[in-house]
Amino acid sequence: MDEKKNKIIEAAEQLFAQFGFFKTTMEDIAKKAHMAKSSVYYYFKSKEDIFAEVIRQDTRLFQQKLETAVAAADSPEAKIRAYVTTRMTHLQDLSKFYLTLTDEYLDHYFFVEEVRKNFYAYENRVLKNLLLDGKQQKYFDVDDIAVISRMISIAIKGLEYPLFVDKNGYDPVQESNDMLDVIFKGIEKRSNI
Amino acid sequence: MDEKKNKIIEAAEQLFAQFGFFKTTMEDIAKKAHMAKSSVYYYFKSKEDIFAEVIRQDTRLFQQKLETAVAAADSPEAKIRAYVTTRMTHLQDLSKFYLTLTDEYLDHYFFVEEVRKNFYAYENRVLKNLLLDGKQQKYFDVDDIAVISRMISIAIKGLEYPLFVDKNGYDPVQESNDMLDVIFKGIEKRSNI
DNA sequence: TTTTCGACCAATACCGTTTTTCGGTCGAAA
DNA sequence: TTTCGACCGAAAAACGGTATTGGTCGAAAA
Repeated sequence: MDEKKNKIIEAAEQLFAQFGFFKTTMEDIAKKAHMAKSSVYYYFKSKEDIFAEVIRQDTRLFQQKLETAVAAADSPEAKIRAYVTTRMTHLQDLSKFYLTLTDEYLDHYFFVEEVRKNFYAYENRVLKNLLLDGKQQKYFDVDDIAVISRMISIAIKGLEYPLFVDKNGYDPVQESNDMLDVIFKGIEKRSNI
Repeated sequence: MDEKKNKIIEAAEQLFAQFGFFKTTMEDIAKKAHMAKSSVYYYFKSKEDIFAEVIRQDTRLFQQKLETAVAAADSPEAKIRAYVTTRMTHLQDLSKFYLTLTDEYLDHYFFVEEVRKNFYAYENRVLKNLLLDGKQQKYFDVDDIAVISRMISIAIKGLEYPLFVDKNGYDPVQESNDMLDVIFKGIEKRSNI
């Protein structure tokens, strides 16, 4: 049962990555998983269902990766840096792999929007916690954690942008760290206060 | 000569704003400018040419607006805030006016890309100058002005994003100022250095 | 000489129709 | 419980013919 399901998901994942959601047919998936189309429907109730499962798995792996990276860093600042840089490089890899999907993303397709929202919510939670830790450990000087985490999210979105437009000659880790330098230190002269 | 050209541009601007580039025909433009289509071609060599001129004018006005706003502010910080908030509100207005165009933007059409690049180059120049002023007047503590201005640009791009996606319930001035608070002050605790 | 315009052209958008493809179902068989 | 061929309706692709559209040209106003 689960083995068959995995086989289908694996087949689907590759096809989605290569051709995108719409260009991949159930026939394709079935063939790649070595079974008849109607057999696929025995395991999944719809095409979107398969897609949702693929996304769910990817997201789970992504979040694990993020959590590992964050856990490996020790100071609150290092944790935030780890989070952001890991996130950016992973996204860069994804955009290379899911080449067709990035185009489909542009059009506002059904629950992709929702997946994104969920991820942003997750991201916000993580950032808030990291900021709170940093605040309690007296690393950060922040009043309104909600506002600051939102600002970091927005900055990340700005960092994300070139990944889908410029594409080449962009070093997300370098840029992320530059950005975080600014966010952590600010640019205002302090000595003469 | 120039008067006729302006008449054409004015007509074209309204039509482009209302219907977008592709749904506006040369016939439409000619009719609105009260002349025959071939007469329009006496003044402009192509439809894209007209569009380019419309954009050029809009951009010129936009830049004037920005320069006025910046000039009216007095401290370097206030100037940067004025720049960013003016920029964001103007963009918000634009996205309301050019409703069809925002969709067309998504597809990667010809020189829109170039216009955008030009604007980013302009923006970078302005930001660099403002940062340099601030540095010389000892308001800012920045080593590499190029990097910092780039980071501010990126942050702006993040602020821009909701304008074209979420659209509602978004206060660009508030968000811009929150972002600039972070950029100016940073979030790192300073007292214990 | 400068400006206007009707007539014209080639490329492509559009439109109604037919054909094919696709997501999904069903019942029989293994 | 699992597999599959046959089938369905809806939607997409293919198609061929017509209309529109961006752009040109040469003649006639001005």
